[in-house]
Amino acid sequence: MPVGWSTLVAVSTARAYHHGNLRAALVDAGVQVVREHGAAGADAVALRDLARRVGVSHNAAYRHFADREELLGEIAGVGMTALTEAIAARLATLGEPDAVRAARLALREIGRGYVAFALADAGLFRLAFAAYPSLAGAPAMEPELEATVEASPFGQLNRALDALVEVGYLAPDARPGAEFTCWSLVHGLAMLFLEGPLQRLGPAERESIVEGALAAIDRGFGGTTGGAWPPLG
Amino acid sequence: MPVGWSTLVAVSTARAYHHGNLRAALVDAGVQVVREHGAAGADAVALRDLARRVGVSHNAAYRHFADREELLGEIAGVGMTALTEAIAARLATLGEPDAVRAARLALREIGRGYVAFALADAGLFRLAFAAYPSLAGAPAMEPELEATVEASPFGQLNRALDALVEVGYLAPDARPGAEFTCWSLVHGLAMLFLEGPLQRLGPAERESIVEGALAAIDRGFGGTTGGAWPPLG
DNA sequence: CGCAGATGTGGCCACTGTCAACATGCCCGT
DNA sequence: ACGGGCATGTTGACAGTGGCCACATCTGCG
Repeated sequence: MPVGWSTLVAVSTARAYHHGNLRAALVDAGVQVVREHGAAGADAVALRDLARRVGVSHNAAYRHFADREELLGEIAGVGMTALTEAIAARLATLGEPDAVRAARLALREIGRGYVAFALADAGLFRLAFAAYPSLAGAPAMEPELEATVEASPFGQLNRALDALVEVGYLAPDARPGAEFTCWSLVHGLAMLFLEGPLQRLGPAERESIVEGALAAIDRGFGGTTGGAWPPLG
Repeated sequence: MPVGWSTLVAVSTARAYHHGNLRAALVDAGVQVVREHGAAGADAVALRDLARRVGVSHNAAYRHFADREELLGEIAGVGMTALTEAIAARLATLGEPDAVRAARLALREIGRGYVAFALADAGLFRLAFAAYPSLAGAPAMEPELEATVEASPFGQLNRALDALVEVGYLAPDARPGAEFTCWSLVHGLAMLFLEGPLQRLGPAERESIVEGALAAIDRGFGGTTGGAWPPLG
């Protein structure tokens, strides 16, 4: 390499990677690649390609990641937090005074946000779940894992369901297990839209299906306390 | 290659593939590979490996499949019919005299069969849906596609829901869209068990979750006609 | 100032999908 | 009956990949 090469890189990418940002740069590039290739974007991320994009020779990545899967896991983490934040952003804009309606709207909004993110960021969404297996390697890291779950769509969902009970909309004895039912429903919707036979549906049809499913949840999925409440509209 | 080589192959593998069974043999081998590697088995199927197993040189497959994806699509088809048959087999053993209970049990059994197959045959199940995109190439083959849908888990589900309406258990105005809600629910369960954060659950916990979700469906998912019916037990 | 450890490089291997050119054997029309 | 045509299978090559190895280089610390 001629003189000035590393300087050029340093200038164009803010400090030479020798300073420690190679790992982050690779993950960033990976996220970008996954996003470029819509669904099934995970298969499109190649270690060597990422290294090329970052301006580093192949093999350099092996100083920061054990193997390709570890890098994918990191990207998946980015995707998961992105999903969480997308849902949180939606929840933040709700602002409903009535407590019962607020809790019901929150649950619905989580579902909407979940599916919307899956459709908008298909690659990241699928990777976020496909790469979770790698996280299943460590058996006994209870505390940290607990925190991870708390700050995840699953945590948001659990809090919303608890709120529904507190507010008196959801019967306490219908609460256990409701999180899995709700989660499965929206996750199934997302997956069927992304890779199932439902992927050719138009936006309007998709929205209709999503709203129908979310209405079913609100209507008495886990068993509401009664029929005293009108539909959300 | 010395003389006798092709003869040997012909003898050892039951008639030379020149006779037209190469395509089927490749698909069979592919199914086996997918089954060997539990989940994510689709990534494990390599054209060259399959050719090797079948005892044929690489590239021979290109006389029967345009590319790897087409072969995967064929394997996916096998998986989809296997799923359909697994569900049908469960439905056949039901034999409930009461019409209402029969319809409700059928719906529940479809859900059970769906999830059970996904867990038992993870590779085939995931491939069956992951490779559906390839099927999305032809836009206007309406009649044949209709038949395909009819003879699929989706068709079975639709018939079960129609039966629930006929029998008076499900309100007719709650019928539209119910198929998507039900399907999403079981599909979501399957996917979360297979590749989501729920994959480390034990069989007992899984079954509990599945039964809870299916009970929620029976209890009034799409809106039953009333609370006159006791739980299935 | 100099050395050790972190970081990045180049070469190599096995493997894959895919294309192009070549060989082989079966079937059908004359 | 036979010979050519065509489907089928083979060989070889190319570009790409993940993953190891031994080597170079830079950095920070004693």
